Amino acid sequence: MTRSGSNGGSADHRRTPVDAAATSPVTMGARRRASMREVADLADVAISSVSRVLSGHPDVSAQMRERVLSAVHRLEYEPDFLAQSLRRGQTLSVGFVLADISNPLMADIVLGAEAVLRGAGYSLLLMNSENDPRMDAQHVRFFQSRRVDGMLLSLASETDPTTLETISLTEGPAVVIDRRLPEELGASAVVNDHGPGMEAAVEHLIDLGHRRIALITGSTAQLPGRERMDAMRAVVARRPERVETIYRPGSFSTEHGEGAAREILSGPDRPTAVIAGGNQLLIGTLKVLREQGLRVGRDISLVTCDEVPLSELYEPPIATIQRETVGLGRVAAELLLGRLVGGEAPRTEVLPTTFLPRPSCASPPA
Amino acid sequence: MTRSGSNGGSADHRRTPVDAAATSPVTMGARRRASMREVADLADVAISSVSRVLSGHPDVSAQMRERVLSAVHRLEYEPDFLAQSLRRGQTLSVGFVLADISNPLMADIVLGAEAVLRGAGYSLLLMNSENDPRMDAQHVRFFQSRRVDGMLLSLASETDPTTLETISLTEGPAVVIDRRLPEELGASAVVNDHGPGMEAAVEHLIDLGHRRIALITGSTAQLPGRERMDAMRAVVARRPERVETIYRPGSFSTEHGEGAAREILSGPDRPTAVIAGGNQLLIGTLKVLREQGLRVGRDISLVTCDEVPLSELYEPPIATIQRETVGLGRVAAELLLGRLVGGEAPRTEVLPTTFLPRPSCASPPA
DNA sequence: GGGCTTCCCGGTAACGGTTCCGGGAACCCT
DNA sequence: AGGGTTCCCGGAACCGTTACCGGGAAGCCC
Repeated sequence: MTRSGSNGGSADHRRTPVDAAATSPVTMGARRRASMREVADLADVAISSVSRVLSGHPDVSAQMRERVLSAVHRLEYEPDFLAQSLRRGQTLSVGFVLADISNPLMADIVLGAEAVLRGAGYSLLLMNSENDPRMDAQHVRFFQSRRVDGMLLSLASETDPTTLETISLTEGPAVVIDRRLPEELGASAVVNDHGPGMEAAVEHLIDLGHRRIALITGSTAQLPGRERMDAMRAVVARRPERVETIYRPGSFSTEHGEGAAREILSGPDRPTAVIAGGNQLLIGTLKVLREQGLRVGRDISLVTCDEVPLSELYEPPIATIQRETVGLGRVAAELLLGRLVGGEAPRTEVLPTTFLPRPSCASPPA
Repeated sequence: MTRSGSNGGSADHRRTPVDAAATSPVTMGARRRASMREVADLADVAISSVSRVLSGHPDVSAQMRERVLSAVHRLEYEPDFLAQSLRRGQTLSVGFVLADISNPLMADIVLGAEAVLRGAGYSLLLMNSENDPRMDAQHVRFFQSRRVDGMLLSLASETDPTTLETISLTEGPAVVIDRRLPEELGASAVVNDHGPGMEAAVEHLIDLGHRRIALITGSTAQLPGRERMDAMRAVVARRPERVETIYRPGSFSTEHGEGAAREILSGPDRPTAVIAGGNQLLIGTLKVLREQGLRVGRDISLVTCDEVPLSELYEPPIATIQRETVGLGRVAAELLLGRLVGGEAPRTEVLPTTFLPRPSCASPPA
């Protein structure tokens, strides 16, 4: 049998499928993609046979394989991802919703996640929600319509009802990063245990003699903000010393860091130690400290969360509550892959935090 | 006429299309997506009419529109992006190849680009090439097979032949970021004019009395590295003063920054001023400066490229050759959109750099 | 030599849309 | 009344794959 290519009457004529694999010398590189149909015609076999060869189906003779592969090679055929996705019902892509990629913490997470996903043949769709819960929900819905196989979520809010409902309507698996969602949503999670790091930091400050400590942190609609406040409260409650505390939750931004720091530090009896609950908050805090001429590690002690170049290289180096940020992304991706290809059930993975003392913490001035 | 749904014999039976829009109480949210076919059946019209209504085709009566939209609403129908993409031949997605998202410069660029693309309905696929030209090419090919509509490229090497060939074989438009490619490739570009910023910095240092200046910079296979070295050479050549220069091109990494700085600064006659050509290089340089006990702005003058929190908040603040990083990404995205939807021709957009003097630069010690 | 496997292969119906074509009905004009 | 538009709609091809089904040919066994 010899199939003679193209069937006759087409109601739908767009580009004409002439000279398949010929690179026109003018528009270099604009070579039309070959389709499976063309491979089949060239090899003079059925299109289904081509598919079978390419997908490693057992019902293929050695001769058939050789014939098809040679045609594939000659046409430089590459399967169309789109058609495959449509047919197979999976896109091999995952969506990542995050507040702001320019935050180095997030960037590290993305770095880790992307590498793992890439290794498994998945690619990463990225959308910034600019810390707006409505955008969270919007992006989730958008990814859903894009038919991503799964999602990685670093949500602006853990409690926004629209976001939660949107997630519950989601088809594929979702993994939230450093957030906790209601069990019923069936999302996996990778979280840090923020308690130990924060507790060690507060203990350290109290041991140094601090009795008035301020915590500037992000939104309590997110796990880290809540756990950090709780941990500080717990330490203060169990220590025999009488320690005054100032809590300034708000948003995870330099603006809030600056505003809160200014408010805290301009009062009459200011704290002798400040904990900035994030790298953006640290920036705002440092601006105010400089502006007020307060010397870190002498006039005031300072602790920050999440290591960045600034914290290590600042003079003096800034004590930091650390966690493995790249690992966070990596684990998130692994959790997702586990559900995607391993058929695992949703689960929560907990990663540690530790406190790294540095010269920014000293005994309070007398 | 009344089409009675599903046609009889199917050779291909997967999930059975029963109870379209019914949320099962147990598996909440696992509602099957409705297809256009189902909408058409419910509205008792042809599938093509549904398509026409949804795509705003003029050949639609008011009554038809109302009927279809009501069915769409009842089934909560959403068109399948995949099927649309396959049929229309566009995916509304663009691929972004970059060295390393954890570099704040890159993160800012991505931030700017993503926002613009999102506004135009496009989404962003992201891949890190880890500064490996082979990965550049690999990712470009991968995106190509993913059928992205266009690409944003921040390449590890401007000269790698495999990469160039791969790009030349690319179908859609490409925009390179802060790189220059051979004209024939037909890529658009957004670049910084690194000359003015660097020239101003070097002039400033010479004016302050420096006669021995080192430049630690990234790969000369990338535009910024080349232009920065050229600019410094040009200034030194045209100034009457006799200025010695030390050039240490390498890679855009903390390791190179550290290695080069150590090498430069441990010699007998070390330079009195160092220019670090990037934020990663700055980090490496600062480590060495601290390690050798050299005080910035007193024992040695320091200039860096690209503003980061560290440069502004360091004590003393570090003079910086600045550029608008978020804008870089934004312009890149606009250039791409111009070609994607506006049908514009490839072109190159040039953005400025400026020098911001700060106390890290002072007269050399006597 | 007939019946039963086994091995392969071609045909074809999907996946879920878009768009071209043709044609019926209503309207207009002379 | 007949011919030409205009307005809408249904039918069908097609985008590029996948996977099921059926069947021909060859091999095996008794």
